[in-house]
Amino acid sequence: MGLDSNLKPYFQAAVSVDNVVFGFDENGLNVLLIYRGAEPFRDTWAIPGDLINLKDETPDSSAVKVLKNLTGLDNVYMDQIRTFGSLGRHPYGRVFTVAYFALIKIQDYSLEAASWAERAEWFPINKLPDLPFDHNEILSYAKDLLKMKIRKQPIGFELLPKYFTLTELQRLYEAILEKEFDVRNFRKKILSMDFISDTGLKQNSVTHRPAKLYKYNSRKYNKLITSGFNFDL
Amino acid sequence: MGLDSNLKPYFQAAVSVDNVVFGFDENGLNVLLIYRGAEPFRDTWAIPGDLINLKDETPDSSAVKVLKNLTGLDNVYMDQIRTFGSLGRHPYGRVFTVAYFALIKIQDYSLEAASWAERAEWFPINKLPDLPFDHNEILSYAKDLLKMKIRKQPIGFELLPKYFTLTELQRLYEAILEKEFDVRNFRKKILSMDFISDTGLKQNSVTHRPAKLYKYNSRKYNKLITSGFNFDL
DNA sequence: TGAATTATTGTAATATTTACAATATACTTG
DNA sequence: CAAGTATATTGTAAATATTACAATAATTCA
Repeated sequence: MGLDSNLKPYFQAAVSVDNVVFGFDENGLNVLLIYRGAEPFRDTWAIPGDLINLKDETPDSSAVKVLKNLTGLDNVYMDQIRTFGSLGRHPYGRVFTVAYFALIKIQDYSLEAASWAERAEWFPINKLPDLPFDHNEILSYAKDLLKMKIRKQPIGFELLPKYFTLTELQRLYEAILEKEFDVRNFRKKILSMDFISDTGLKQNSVTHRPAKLYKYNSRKYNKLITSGFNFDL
Repeated sequence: MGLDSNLKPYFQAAVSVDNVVFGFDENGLNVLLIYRGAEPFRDTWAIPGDLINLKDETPDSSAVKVLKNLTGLDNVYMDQIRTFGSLGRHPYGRVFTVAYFALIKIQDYSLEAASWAERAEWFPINKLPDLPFDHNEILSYAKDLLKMKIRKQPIGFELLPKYFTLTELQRLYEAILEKEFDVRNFRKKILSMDFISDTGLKQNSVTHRPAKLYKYNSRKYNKLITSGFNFDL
């Protein structure tokens, strides 16, 4: 490869993925962090990620793999955030990282499912520790993107159980958007969009009036957008 | 660096930037392409880009440099689109590319300013040649992002001369969003947002009633968004 | 001066958003 | 089993925003 010899200096970078995993429970929005067992930044909490294997991995496939290893979950909503590549961001050399965010149903996740020996824990979004590398910055972008997307696309449902109550849905929006909605107006708006359906079921084992359970109807949503509908909240 | 020896296979990637440069004139929306003078894909039209120099460049700085070399322009609105890194996308090896888009005032751009020996030309958005690498895909993402952003942020002005008419602004929105607006409603909406101001000037050397010239008032816009205003069109 | 060309403006009907509080349904406790 | 506790559910009127629609104004040109 004589042709390439003057290109050598360019082919010395590593590329990683970092995956900001969001989950939602009764305490609000959470982020999944790992406790690093290896250098650099051993023994600190960080956003889960990995170097991309150049032989056979793409950023997308690598991000999927990181999540699978961490949670055992597959088929999860995931989206690229952006790429970070400042000069000093990694102590071992030039490592560019492609950041992703994932939305998982926290109820589906079991800590035991993690095949890695790594410790992973949920942190409430407002009680995150200081993070290594440029992970604080990545997280900040992730939050912004989530805020933006949840108003435009029906991705809130990815964070809720299959069957959920309208109150849960409202709490989710409130937690992410950091603002409160009027109960009546919120319900009116959501129901008028007509892509969540009443399952006929109700909560049980609650100590008060049980709420109706709804589910997201992606078929109806897709029908709506193909006919020029634009979700907005 | 014994520590690093098992990391070697990871540090073999190159990272490039590709910059989708948009310009707007009386014919509509245009994209700036270069005619490649070097391999790979010599003698084809492509999105301008470059490999990132790992010694001292970041994706952002490299994207700025590409634009500067190409147009002589500085201080241009630019935004990261996303990163593309499929396995076969570059014939020389694993090259990840961070795609950007830039919005320039086409009137400020002179072909002569380009310091490169490269031929550059504007192509109407709907008459683009087939592009090498994964540039068709990048362009498609760029268009989508532009469509999305222009409805949410006052970036349309980046594509117009400092002083512009409301008709020009409307044509710009129509070209990008590929739909037509009612003249009266468009003006009402734009003017109600109150961040473009009448300069008191008028077009001259037109062969019909001259239009008023307006300019974008970023001070007013910034005052609005800090007080919770949300641009939308 | 009239023809041609583009710029500018208003109003009524409809749809959406907002603000606001009373009633319903379950469980728990005495 | 009645009263208390807790959350779920629902409607309406006012304000605001969106839509649909066409006549008049200002300039140049012949």
